[in-house]
Amino acid sequence: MELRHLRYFVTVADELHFTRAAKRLGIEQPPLSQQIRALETELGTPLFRRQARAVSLTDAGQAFFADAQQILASVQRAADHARRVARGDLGRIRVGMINSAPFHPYVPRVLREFGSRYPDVLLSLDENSTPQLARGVAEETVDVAFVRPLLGDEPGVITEPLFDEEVLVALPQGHALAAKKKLALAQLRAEPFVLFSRPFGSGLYDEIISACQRAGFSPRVGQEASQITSIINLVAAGLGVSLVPESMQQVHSPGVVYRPLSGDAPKARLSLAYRAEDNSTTARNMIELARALVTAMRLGDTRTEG
Amino acid sequence: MELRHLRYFVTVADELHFTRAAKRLGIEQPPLSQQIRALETELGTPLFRRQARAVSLTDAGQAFFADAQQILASVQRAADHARRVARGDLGRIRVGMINSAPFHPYVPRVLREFGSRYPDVLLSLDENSTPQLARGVAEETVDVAFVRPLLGDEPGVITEPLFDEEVLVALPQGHALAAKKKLALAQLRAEPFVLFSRPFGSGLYDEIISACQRAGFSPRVGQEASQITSIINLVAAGLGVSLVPESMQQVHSPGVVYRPLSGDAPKARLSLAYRAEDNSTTARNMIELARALVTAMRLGDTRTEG
DNA sequence: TAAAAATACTCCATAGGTATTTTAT
DNA sequence: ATAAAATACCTATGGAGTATTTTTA
Repeated sequence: MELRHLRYFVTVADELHFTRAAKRLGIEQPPLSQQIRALETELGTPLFRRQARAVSLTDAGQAFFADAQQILASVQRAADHARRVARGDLGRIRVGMINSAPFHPYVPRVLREFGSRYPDVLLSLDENSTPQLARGVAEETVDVAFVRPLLGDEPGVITEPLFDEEVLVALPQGHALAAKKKLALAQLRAEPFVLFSRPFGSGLYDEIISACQRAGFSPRVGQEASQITSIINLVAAGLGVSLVPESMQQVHSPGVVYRPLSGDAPKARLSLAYRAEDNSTTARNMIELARALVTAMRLGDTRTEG
Repeated sequence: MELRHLRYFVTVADELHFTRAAKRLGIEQPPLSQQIRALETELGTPLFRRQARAVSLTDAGQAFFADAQQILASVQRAADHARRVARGDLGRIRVGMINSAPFHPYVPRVLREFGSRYPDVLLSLDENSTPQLARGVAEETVDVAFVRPLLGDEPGVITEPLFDEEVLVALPQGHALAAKKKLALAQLRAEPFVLFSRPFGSGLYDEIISACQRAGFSPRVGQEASQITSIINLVAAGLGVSLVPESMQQVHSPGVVYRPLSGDAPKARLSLAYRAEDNSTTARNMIELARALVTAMRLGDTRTEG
């Protein structure tokens, strides 16, 4: 059986007239009769009752008519469906992000914009550490991810810089250094640092260590945490100071104050990670939108496009 | 698009290997590649990602895979469905019966037997008068009907006798004639009759009138009713006597007694009405079963087959 | 007798086969 | 070097066209 048989059958069942049905199908009557007969032979039962001047459906024909219409409609829907998925209008995207990403105004905006442009794309979020996310992108469990710098690259994963954020010193409220408007890195020489635990922080961790070394000291690591929000909580508890991306200022914890750094300060780079190849249209759309919004926000555009 | 494309696509998607899929399909690899390519062209999007040693589904391919499998399964089901309807294993039958039919043990037995032989056939019942049922059969709103004799036939409708029932006199309890064991029709000469109203009773009505006339009198019609059960209720109320099929003895109304007739008594014939042509398998099965059970019951067989 | 489907045949489009090339590992 | 898909080209099945016959209302 082929869809041709169903198309022909449905048309004849609709017209109840072979000659008219053939005309509607753009073929001649004899081949139409042949195809219908072939279908009836395959099913092992007549679908039509042929009288000289009246064609009617048998019971089997009536049952098959209903089903055949459904099937033809499903074929249309399936083709449509595939095309929409191919266009990126329909589907799924798995977005990864590090814990600090949602505090940068850019990231929520990208997601919001994507959601409004592609309302039928299911967006699932995975909040995780940069190395985990890079691994996820490589293994195709994540499509695109907003990450901090990664030490040693994951094969097949491209990391594209989006923003270089200033780094601020996070101090416990009431700390002696909090009196200053601006701090030099060297002034933190004696302070215990609250930093990412090594397997989680990776790039940003090293950035801070080496900036301190350029400032002439090795930071004393007092506490470790795997998430930026935990780091801020530890600072608020007075267990040390930290260097955090400036977007973290949005976290107005009562026990923490933020101060800018003067001189040779490290940068907190926010990047987009994605596979070098085999990206779905959905992923490509997200990458394209992410790039477009970086440009837009550098130009100070804060409109939400639709 | 043809089902061939879907079959080929699903096989390749299943194997993720063109050569093996071609083997499974019983064709060679190049025509398979061609057909898949034709499908991709029609959909306007690649369904597979071809790498030298790895074939994988694109997102659109994945979406289409799920749909294509569904469609192929529906085609199978539709074919099956049509075949079952053609065999009479599945479908619907509309059975008509006159009001007195359910009291004849034969009719419920036919229905019970049919239900157990064809559990997937929906049986809908229409209780109505013989002329209405004959009309229904002709107009294809009823498939088969258990009827009493019909005056003047309905074109295209065959009426096939099943049983000739004895007719009993129904008398109000305490009526003078109720004292006798057996009655001659002539003894009812003076009694008011409760009969079918003319448009409903048709054949049986005439049968009674003419039997009375053979017995030398014209019955005096006192009351009329359109249903046999109403007639019995009117007799019970003392409004007259009536002649009813013997199977009505099953209605043990406290106010009614039944007495057999001696001599030239009318018969109450129970017949099966059906269309001369264009019967569904379901209807043919019912007719066949009805005939078989007439024979079985004449032989005194009371087993329930099935 | 006339409308409509079936039959008989012819033709050609295209599904499928064969041989070979390309490609990426 | 090799496995596997793509390309090129050929073959032949069967879908579609044309002419005619059959059927029945």
